[in-house]
Amino acid sequence: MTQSAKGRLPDRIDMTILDTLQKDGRISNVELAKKVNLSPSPCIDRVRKLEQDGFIEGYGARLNASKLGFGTAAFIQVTLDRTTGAVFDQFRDAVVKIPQVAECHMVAGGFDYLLKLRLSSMEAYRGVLGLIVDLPGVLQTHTYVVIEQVKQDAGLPLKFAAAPEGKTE
Amino acid sequence: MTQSAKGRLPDRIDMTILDTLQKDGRISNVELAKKVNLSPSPCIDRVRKLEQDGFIEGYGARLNASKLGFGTAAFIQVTLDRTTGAVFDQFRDAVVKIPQVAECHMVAGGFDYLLKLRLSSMEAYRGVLGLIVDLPGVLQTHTYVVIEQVKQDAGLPLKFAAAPEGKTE
DNA sequence: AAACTAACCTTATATAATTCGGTTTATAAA
DNA sequence: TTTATAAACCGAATTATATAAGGTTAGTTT
Repeated sequence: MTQSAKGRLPDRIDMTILDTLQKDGRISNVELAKKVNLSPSPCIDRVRKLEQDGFIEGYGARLNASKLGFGTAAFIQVTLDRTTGAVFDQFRDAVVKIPQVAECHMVAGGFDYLLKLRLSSMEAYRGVLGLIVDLPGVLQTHTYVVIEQVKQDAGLPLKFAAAPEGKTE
Repeated sequence: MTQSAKGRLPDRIDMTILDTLQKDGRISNVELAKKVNLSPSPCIDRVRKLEQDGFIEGYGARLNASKLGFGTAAFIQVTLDRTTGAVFDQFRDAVVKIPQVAECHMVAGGFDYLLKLRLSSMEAYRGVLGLIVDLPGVLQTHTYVVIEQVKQDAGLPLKFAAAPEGKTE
């Protein structure tokens, strides 16, 4: 078996579909089909296949954070005390449960985890920071408050995609 | 004028709609209406209003970055030389044009900008870093490569939303 | 209490999604 | 090169959904 078990790799048309849906997830199948020069039937077949093969994980509305009371964002660097390996698991299990933690990344190069928080205010920040400091294994933290969102949540630059396994066109 | 010019504030039903669409942006209006105990007509009226009032900015497919050749992520801290105020503008204008820069935040507390990159490989990282170092005003950078995505792109925790201006229920 | 407004429901119409059978095109084997 | 096979595609029919219009209720204001 030289290739992934289910389905073939996305071709150029699939890439256009993905890029289009990434930007407008509620485009009608009829419109999408026009855009990729297909009739509706094979177009929706491709979309379903992309969903089933896991290239599309879901669809979501992009909400305006500021207008909904989440105008404040902050990044928190977290360093753990590595007494045991289980510390990492405990920290991860606990941190993902905090709703205000929008992202959590384990990183290399200076500290252990980088968290992105979405908050309503600095008061809310103070509350959440209290939670994080008390999480298992946390040694120290450093916060960077976001002053201005210059660019956010840009989609995947599919034009620059490396072919996942073999020929993509 | 004590309140925002157009439209009223989202009530509890609107919040449920927003939270639902955030998680499933392609839910049919019929299903959505059932979920919030409305008939389809007032439900879609509310959705349209939320769109027009800017609470919903758009819809998009969530793509699997790894399967599409963007398995590598990295954060880059950027410090500028503040010779002039225009340096900030120049840097911002230039950095937003780099497709691999998924996010760019101006932050307080140690450095100036925090960038999030989505990349296909470390080779790609090397190329993009070269671009960033050469951007106008860049004094120094520090990179943190993401080892593991513990939590990513969690939606807004609307249950914890502060009422934007007044009564939200 | 009456008038007004806003939100809602029901029904009818238009549009889109989905399914199915058949055709073309590409791929592989003989 | 020819033939067999599979994949992708198209068009038409069906089903479901979105959209629009008219009327009703509930809440507010005067």
